[in-house]
Amino acid sequence: MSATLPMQISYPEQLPVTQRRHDIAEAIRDHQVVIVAGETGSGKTTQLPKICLELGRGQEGGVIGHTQPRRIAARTVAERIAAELGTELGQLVGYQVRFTDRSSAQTMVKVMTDGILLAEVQRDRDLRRYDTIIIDEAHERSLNIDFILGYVKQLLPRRPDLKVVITSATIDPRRFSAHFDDAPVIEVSGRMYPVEVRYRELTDDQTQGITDAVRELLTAGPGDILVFLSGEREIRDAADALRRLRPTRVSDAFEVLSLYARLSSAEQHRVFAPHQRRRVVLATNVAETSLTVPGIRYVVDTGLARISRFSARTKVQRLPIEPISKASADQRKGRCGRQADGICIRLYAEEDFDARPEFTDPEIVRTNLASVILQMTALGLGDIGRFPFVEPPDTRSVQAGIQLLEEIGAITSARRARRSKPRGRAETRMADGRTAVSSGKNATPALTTIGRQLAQLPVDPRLGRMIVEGHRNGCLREVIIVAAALSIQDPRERPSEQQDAADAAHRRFADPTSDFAGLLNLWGFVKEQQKELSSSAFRRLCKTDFLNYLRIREWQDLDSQLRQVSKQLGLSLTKTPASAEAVHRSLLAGLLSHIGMKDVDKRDYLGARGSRFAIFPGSALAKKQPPFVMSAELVETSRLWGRVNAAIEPEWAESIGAHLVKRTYSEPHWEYKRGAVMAFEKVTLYGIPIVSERKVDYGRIDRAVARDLFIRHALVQGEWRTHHRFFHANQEVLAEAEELEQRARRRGIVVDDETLFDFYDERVGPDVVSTAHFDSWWKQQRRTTPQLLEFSLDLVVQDAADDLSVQEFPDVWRHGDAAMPLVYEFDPGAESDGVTVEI
DNA sequence: TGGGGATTT
Repeated sequence: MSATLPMQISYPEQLPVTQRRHDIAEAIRDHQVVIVAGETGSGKTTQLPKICLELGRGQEGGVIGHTQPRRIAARTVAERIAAELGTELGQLVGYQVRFTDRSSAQTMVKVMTDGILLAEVQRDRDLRRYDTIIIDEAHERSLNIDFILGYVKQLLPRRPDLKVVITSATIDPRRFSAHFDDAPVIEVSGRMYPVEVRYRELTDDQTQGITDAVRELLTAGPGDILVFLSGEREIRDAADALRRLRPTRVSDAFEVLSLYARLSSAEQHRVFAPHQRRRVVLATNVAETSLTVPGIRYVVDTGLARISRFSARTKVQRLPIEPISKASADQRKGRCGRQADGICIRLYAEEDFDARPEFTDPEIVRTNLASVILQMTALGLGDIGRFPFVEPPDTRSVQAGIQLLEEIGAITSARRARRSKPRGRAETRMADGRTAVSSGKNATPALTTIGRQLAQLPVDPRLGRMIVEGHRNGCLREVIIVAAALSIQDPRERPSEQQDAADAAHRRFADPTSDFAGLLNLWGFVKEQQKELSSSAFRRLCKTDFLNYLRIREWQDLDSQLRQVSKQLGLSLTKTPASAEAVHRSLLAGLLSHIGMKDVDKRDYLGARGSRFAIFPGSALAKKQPPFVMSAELVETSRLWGRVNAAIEPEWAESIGAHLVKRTYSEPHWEYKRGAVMAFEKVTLYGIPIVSERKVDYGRIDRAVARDLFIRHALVQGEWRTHHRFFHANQEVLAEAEELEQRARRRGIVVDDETLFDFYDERVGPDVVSTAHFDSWWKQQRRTTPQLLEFSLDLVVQDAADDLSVQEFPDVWRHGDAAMPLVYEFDPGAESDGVTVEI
C-alpha cells in the first residue's frame, strides 16, 4: 500500500497512540473527518502523519498538511517526524513558518503554523495541494484554528477526496465531532503520572497563599515547583516574599526564577538551564502551553489569569484578571507529573473549581474581528453570520469589526454606498459619522481598493492602512518600519535587575513627541551598527544595549516581507527621507479612533466615544503631554492605557477622517465688513473636538438661513455699503415714511420689517447669500427688471395711514416774514415731544 | 500613572 514510500514505517512501542494505530487508520480510511483526542505524551502529534503516510496519503501529488499553533512547535514536530522516518528535514518531511520555508517538491508531510495554511487559502481556495490536513491542538481554539475549522467544513463537499484529522486534548472532543456531522472520535490515553490535587483556599492575600503552598511542597519531597500567576506584578510580589522565606532545613533551600513572555532572553534561558538547587519558577500563562519548564514535580495554581477581551461597546481591548476555566486549571495541573507523581495545590476551594466554566472562551468570541472579516470578505465567503464557525462570534462583535473596517476605508457597506455623494459638496463634507452599518441579514460588505490591498498585507488591518497611506504620502519606507515594529514583540529588553540601565540605553533613541519616531531612530542605529560590526560583535552590542537580537531580526525580516508585498501591490518605496509630518499623517490613517485630547484638569485624555485614557508610563510622551495624541494601542488594565503614542495636529484627522467627522455650526451672523453670513464651525471625530471654533462662510453650509440673514441685515436693515440705486432710493422712501410717523404722532404707519423682508424674499434670487452673490445676480437681473427691488411709498406705509400726507405737517412755520423750521418728534415724556420751533 | 499569550501569500 505504500509502494512509493522509500522507507519502512515503525512506531515507538511505548507511545499510547501506537496501540490504536489500526483503529485510527481504519477511521481515516472510512471517514472524511476523524477526531483524535489524547493528552500530551500520547504521541498523536508525531505518529498521525506516519499513519496517514502508511495509508498512502501524502503521495501522488497530494501533501499531508499538519498545522501547529506555534512556530517553534512546527519546527520541532517536523524535526521529530523526519528523525523517526530517518530522512533529512526539508525532503520528505518539511516545515514552513513565517520567513522560513523548509519544504520541497519531494515533501509529503508539511508541518506549518495554522497561519501559513490560512495564507495559502488566498491563492489555493480548495487547498488542492493537500490530500490530508491534520489540525493539531484544535482545543486551543485560537482565531486561526476556528477559522480553519469553519473553512474546512464548507470545503469538504467540494473536496470529497480530502481527509481531515482534528486532534484535541481529551476535553470536549464531542464539540468537534458535532461540528463535522458526528465524525468518529478516537480517544488515546496520555502518558502521565498521577497528580494529587490539594485545595488550599486563600485565607490571607495571594502572596501569603503562595509562600504557604511552597513551604508545604518543600516538605513533600524533592523536585521543582511551578507557580502560575496572572502577571508580572504578581510575580514580582511573590518573588520578593519567597526570597525572604528562610527555609528551616538546608535541603529546603531554593532559588526563585521568573518566567513571562516579555522577559529578556537571558532570563528566560535560565529556566531551561541545568541546575543543582531546587527551584521555584513563577510563571504567567506562557508556561501553560507555549513553554515547557523541565523537571517540574509540583504546581501551585492561583487560578487566575489575564484574559484578553474585546469590548464591542467601547471598542477597546481589555485585559482583566479572571478566574481560569476548569480546562485551563487542568492544563496547569498537567505541567507536573510528566516524569513522576506530582502534587498540584490550587489556591481556591474545590467548590470554586466545580463552579467554574468548563472551557476558556475561544478567541473568536473575545477578540476584535476586523482582520477575520477582512480576510473572509476577500475570499468571497459572503455573510459572516452564515459561515460555519464552531462557535459563531457575537453579532455586535461582527458589527464592531465591520465598523473598524469602515473607519479605515477597507469596506463600504451597501447603505453607505447608496448614501455617498460627490466629494467637495457641503453635503459630503457634513458626513454624519453614522456608526451602525448593516444588519445581520445583509452583512455583505464590499471591499474597496484599500481593502483589497489590506487583505494582502500580513499585518493587522490598522497597520496595513498606515502602509497604504505611507505610499500616498511618499514615506512608505518609514511607515513599513514602524508598522513592522508594531506587529512584533518589543525588541527592547528591560531585565528586572537592570531596569534603570535599560531605560537609559533606550532613552538615547527616544523622541519626546513621538514613540514612533523613537522606533525609527532605533532602526537607524541598528542598521548602522550592523553595517560596521561583525555579526558576533553586533550580537554583543544588542546585549549591552538591552536589545533582543532575535526580535531585531524578526523586525528586519518583517520589514523585508512588507516591502516585498507592497511592491507586488504597486506601492512604491521612497528613496529620499520623508518628513516626520508625512509619516505621522500616514500612521493616523490607521488610528483615527485612537486619538485623544488632553484634559488638563484630570491629567488624562478624552478619547473616542467618550472614553478616557492615560499615556503609559513607558512612553516618551508620559512626562510632557501634548494637547492631542494618537495611540497605536489602547488596552484597558488597571485603567485604559495608550502605550505607543505621538503628538498630532488635530487638523490632520479632519482630512484623513473626512468620512467620519461630524460638523456642527453655531451663531450664524451677518458680518458687515465681509458682506457675508459667517458662523462658527465645530468639527468632532468620535466626539473629540478636533476644531473648536472656526469661522466659516455659512452660505456654503445652509443656503436658506444665510439668504434669510443676508436679506434681513443687508437689505432690510441696510447694514451694507453699496452703490446700488434701488438701495438708496428705498432708504429715502423709508425715511419719508418715518418722518410721517413723527409728524402725525402715530406709530405703525411704516410697515414692519417682516413686510420688507417678504418683499425682498419674493424677488431676490434663490442663491443670493452674500453681497457678492447679490451683485452678480443683480447684474443680470436688472437688465430685464430694473425696478424689481424699488419700494413705493404705498408699500412702506400701512393701509390705515393712507389718509395722511406729509403736506398736512409743514416743515416751516411762517410768521410774518420769518420762516422758522419745525421739528417733529413723537416721544411722549421727553422734552422734545411734539412740534418744536427752532428760533 | 506599569500589560496574558500566540500568529500571518
